[in-house]
Amino acid sequence: MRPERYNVRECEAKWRKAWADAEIFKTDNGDPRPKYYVLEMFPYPSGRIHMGHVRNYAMGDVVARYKRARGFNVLHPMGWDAFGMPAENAAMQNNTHPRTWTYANIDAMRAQLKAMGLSLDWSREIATCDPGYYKHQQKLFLDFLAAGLVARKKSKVNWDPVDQTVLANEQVIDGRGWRSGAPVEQRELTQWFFKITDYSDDLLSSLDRLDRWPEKVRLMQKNWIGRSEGLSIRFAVDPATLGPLKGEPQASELEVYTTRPDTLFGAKFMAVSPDHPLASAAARRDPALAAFVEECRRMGTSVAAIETAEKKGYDTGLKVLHPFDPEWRLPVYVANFVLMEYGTGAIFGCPAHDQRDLDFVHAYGLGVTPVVRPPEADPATFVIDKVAYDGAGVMINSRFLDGLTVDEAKEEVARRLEQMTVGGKPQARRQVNYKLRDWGVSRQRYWGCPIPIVHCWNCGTVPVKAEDLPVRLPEDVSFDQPGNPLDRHPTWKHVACPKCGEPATRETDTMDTFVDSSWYFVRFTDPHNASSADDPGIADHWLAVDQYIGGIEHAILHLLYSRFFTRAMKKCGYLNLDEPFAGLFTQGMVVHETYRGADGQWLAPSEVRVEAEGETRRAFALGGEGPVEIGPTEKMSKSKRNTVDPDDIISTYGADTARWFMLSDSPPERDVIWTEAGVQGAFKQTQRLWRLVCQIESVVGPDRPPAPARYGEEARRIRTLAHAALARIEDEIERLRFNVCVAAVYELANELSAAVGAIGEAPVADDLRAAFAEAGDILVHCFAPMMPHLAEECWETLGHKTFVSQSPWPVADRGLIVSSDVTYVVQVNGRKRGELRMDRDAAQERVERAALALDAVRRAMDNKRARRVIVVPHRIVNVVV
RNA sequence: GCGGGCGUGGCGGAAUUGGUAGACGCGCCGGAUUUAGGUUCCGGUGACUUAAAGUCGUGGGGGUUCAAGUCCCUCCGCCCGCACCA
Repeated sequence: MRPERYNVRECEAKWRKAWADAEIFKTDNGDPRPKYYVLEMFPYPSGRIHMGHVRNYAMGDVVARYKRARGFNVLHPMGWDAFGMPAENAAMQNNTHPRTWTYANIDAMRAQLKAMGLSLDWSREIATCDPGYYKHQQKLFLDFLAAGLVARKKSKVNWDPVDQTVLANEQVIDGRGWRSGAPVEQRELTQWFFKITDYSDDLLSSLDRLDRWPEKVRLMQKNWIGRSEGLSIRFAVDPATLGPLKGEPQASELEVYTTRPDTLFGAKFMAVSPDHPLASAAARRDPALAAFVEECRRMGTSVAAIETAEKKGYDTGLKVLHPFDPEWRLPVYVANFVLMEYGTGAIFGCPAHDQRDLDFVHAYGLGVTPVVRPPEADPATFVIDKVAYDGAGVMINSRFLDGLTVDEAKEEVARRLEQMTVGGKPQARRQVNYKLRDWGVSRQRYWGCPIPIVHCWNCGTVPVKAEDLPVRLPEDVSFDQPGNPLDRHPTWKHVACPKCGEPATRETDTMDTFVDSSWYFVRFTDPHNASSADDPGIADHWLAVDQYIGGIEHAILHLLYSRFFTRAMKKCGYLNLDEPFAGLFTQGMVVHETYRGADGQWLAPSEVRVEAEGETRRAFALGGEGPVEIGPTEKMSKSKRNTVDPDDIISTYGADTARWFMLSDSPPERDVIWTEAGVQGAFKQTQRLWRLVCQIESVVGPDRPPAPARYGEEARRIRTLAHAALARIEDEIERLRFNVCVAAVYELANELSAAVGAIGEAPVADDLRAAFAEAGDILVHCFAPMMPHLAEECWETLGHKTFVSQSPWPVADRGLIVSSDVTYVVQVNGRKRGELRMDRDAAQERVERAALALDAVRRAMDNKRARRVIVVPHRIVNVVV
């Protein structure tokens, strides 16, 4: 018989409606089964979903559907990261309100996601721009404030001149704003900060316990936090060199931070940052220094600027005393390579063992004295010339340190300096430093969560009362001029002080949108409240997220902020855990060829026809003339126009094909290349699977035979194939190796297809029918998490009245897979010469004899004696001659 | 510069974690069905010796081992992250 073609469009719509009507993906918090929380990073509602979303959500859905089948109470929610700049830009361009634009996008994208057939609990959908969401966030802000986790500080901040807002350090990429791409400027502003540095050590040390996170992400976070152990040393300034700075409090001593106190006898100079108070004080009396400081500030922070910048300094004329030699003076420079933000903003320079210091002394002729000799260096010839040595070794030229190792010398210097004093205080103390800075969250934007603070002339900064939350964004705003519409709104910011009742003004900054995404995974656990006050334990019940899936681009930003938030929420009594994401997976990008016409314009894949002639491929513009150049394969982007619209794919081939292809070709952590041929191939496979299931159904017949007591040989073989595939696919889904799952499904389908094809016209015995029925069920289960619509249609065809989406995962009979005989590979001197089928429990001796008796083995042994025979049970025999 | 990853057929990639290299898919070649194209089905497909039987083969070189894509050393190439962090 010839089965009908699987009608993708009708079937997919039918099953999606059936799932929705039966509400089978709705999650009940009270369900007693063990919980499993799968989450994919929620999207920004930009307008349309892209293929990256398809890949991300297809992966998450496989896990959700699989875990559901394995008997877990699965939470798999979706929401919208809905605040942000693009809504304001759209408002400016199209004269729409950001809210209107955002919600229209959400509606469009929700429809697209629904067309993918994802097993989401849509009843828990959230949008971060909903006052019902951000009122909790405002409460969190106030609780963090009360707990001492929020600070208001005046500081130098990264100012994005295009977006006209402040950016966090994490949001400055290569000296440019992460969104606008504009070179970031430094400005001094008063800002709200989350004190993420309170948790520097915890955030770092806990990384070790995140054993289900990619090593790469943990390393990136480790480097970002940037812990270093060192010594803070105070140097006394020689009063004779003070000159006009006499009496300046910041000029009597200079504190530096170093991780290399062992190199103190190699010191040649001191250097302070242009922003250091000492530099400022000296510059007030020295116009030339003031000009130098100004020049340093103008220097760019981009990669190119830093790489090409010369080490420059300005000699202040000040000198400090070497702690171990009262006669030894070190000159104090203001230097362009010293950062005020790290350590104390001042260093001592040891040129022999620090490349920057070496470059610096070469420019200013301050000399080089090596104090660490590498173990392999010849003492007679060892010198430092153009390359500093920063490795381990033995101390030289260092008086009482000579002969010690670097580590011993560090300890010795620390020990001595801790006991010495300068100005009545210990000269040095051990200190741990971090690169991590506090998280500045103030943004001078409208479309964000208002910071619930009132500024009062009498009372200072006053929190809005909890019962007055949320502080809502005003609706009547205009975007006809740059800047923050909240700031120039005629009435919104004028309120009575919550404390004294006098006229006061609201904080007009809104929160960084990364705050919104730092706790949304908590919000999903209970759609009715996010505070533990009403329903304690709900969040703790669901968290941590068992499997989180998203792009590597959030390795630091979102993932670090969320880890901080979880700790802060714990401190405030919301949660009782530290780590929000137990398992993390970062998936690769979707990439596509690029096309460029003769005029240099980018062409979209839909505007190009590609022809292959043997191994050469050529592209032509549709409806145009002239050659089209096929360019490199890159991340899908609007600018290169190499995007493919998921809607087009889904309407042409169906959601299952799109999902299947996204999962099939590449390992999930790697980039996947989108090709038309690949999608067509995936589509072909959906039809093949459908035909196979129809064939199986016709072999089994309408009445399923019960499982017989004994199976014949062929039936046993079929069962073994099915159970082996099932066991394999289980293991691979657990490891998120979806491409291997796909291959395993093909393998099983190929085998079953051959087996079905081998059946003639004669009636089929009951045991074989039973085996095929079982194998058919298993096959459908194996691809159901990936192609759920097709799986439902097949499930129904196989005579089931239930949803496969709700059916328990078949139990793989792993005993069945272990066959009674095994195949040994027989090698002579490590080269394969033959195969040997033996009983599973055959004694080693028998295996050895049988191997040596093989013709091919005897030929290869060439009449020599076997010197040794290695038998690895059930695997291999290696004859060594 | 520092840190990390990767390198397997024409292509995407498998390889029981030291035990048959190339599963599975794409592409290509041949055949069947078809008026034709498409679809579908069957067979082939790492290279070399035109067959048999072999030899070579996982970026290059070296090593450990009965046995190496897998472990070690070294060199080459590509990719990613960080950015003067004292």
